[in-house]
Amino acid sequence: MPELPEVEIFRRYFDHTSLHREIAAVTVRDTYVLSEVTPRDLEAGLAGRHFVASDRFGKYLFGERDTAGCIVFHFGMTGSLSYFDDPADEPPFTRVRFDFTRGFLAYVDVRKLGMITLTPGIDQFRREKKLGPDACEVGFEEFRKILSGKRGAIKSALMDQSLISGIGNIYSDEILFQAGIPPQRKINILDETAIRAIYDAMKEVLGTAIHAGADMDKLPPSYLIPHREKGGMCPRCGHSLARIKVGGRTGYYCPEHQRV
DNA sequence: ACGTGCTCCTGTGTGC
DNA sequence: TGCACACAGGAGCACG
Repeated sequence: MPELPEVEIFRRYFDHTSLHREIAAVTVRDTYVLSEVTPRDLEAGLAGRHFVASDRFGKYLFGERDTAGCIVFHFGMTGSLSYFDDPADEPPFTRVRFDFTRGFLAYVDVRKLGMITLTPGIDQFRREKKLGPDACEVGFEEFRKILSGKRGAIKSALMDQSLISGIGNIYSDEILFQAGIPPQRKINILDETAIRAIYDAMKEVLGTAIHAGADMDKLPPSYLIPHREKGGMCPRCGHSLARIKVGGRTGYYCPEHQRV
C-alpha cells in the first residue's frame, strides 16, 4: 500500500540505483501499466538516455530525463521497485524493466493497480491529475482552507488526492489516531483546535514514517498501524480497536480516546 | 458541488 | 479436502 512515506523511500532507492546510468533498453511485460503511452513511446523516450534527478509529489514518483520530461511511477497498492545486477534475476510480476548498461530496475506490481506514464513536467502532471498540495509541504493556513466548507468524513478528505496528495487508507487512520479524532467525524463540526491537531499529527506521522524507512516494524510503539487488524488492541489503553467503513474504506480507531 | 459505491486486479485467508 | 468468496485498496468513474 504505497502511500507518501513508501514512495519517498522508493525515490531514495531509485536515486541510488538508477540515476546517471545509461538506459540500454526498456521492456514492457504488461501494457496495462502504461497510461497514455505505448511501449514504443516509453522505449523511444528513454533508450540511450539517463535519469538526472528524481522527485516525489504525493504518491507519485518522477524520474527526470537528461532531456526534458519525466517518467512517472504510481504504485497502486502493490507496486514497488527492485534493482538487480544480474539480468537473469527478474522477479515475478515484473511489469516493466529498465536495463542499464549493467544491471536493471524492475517495476513490480502484483495486483496491476499501478501506472507508468511520461510527462513534460511535474507541474503540468499535477494540474492534469488535479492533485492537491503535497501532505509534507502544505502549510497550516492552506490546510485549513482546503477543509473549510467540506461536510464529509475527515478520513475521506485526508485520502482525497485532489485535496491533499500522499495520504491513503493506512496513514489516514494513523493521523486521526494520533490526533484523537474518530475517522467518521464530519469535517464541518471540527473546530480550529481539532484541525490543528490533525495537521500536526499529519506532519508528525509522515515525518516519523519516512524516518523509519516506511518500515511498519520500526514505527514507535504508540502507533496504531502495527495493531491495525481484526482483534487489534489500542497501543495506548488496550481497548479493542473498532472497525468501520468510511467512504467504502475500512478504517480502524480506538473508540476510547478518539472521541472529541 | 458534493458524497457514495462500483470497478479494475490477484494473492491471501476464512468459512462451509 | 477442496472450493467459493470476501477482502485488501488507489483511483477513476457513474450515479444520486
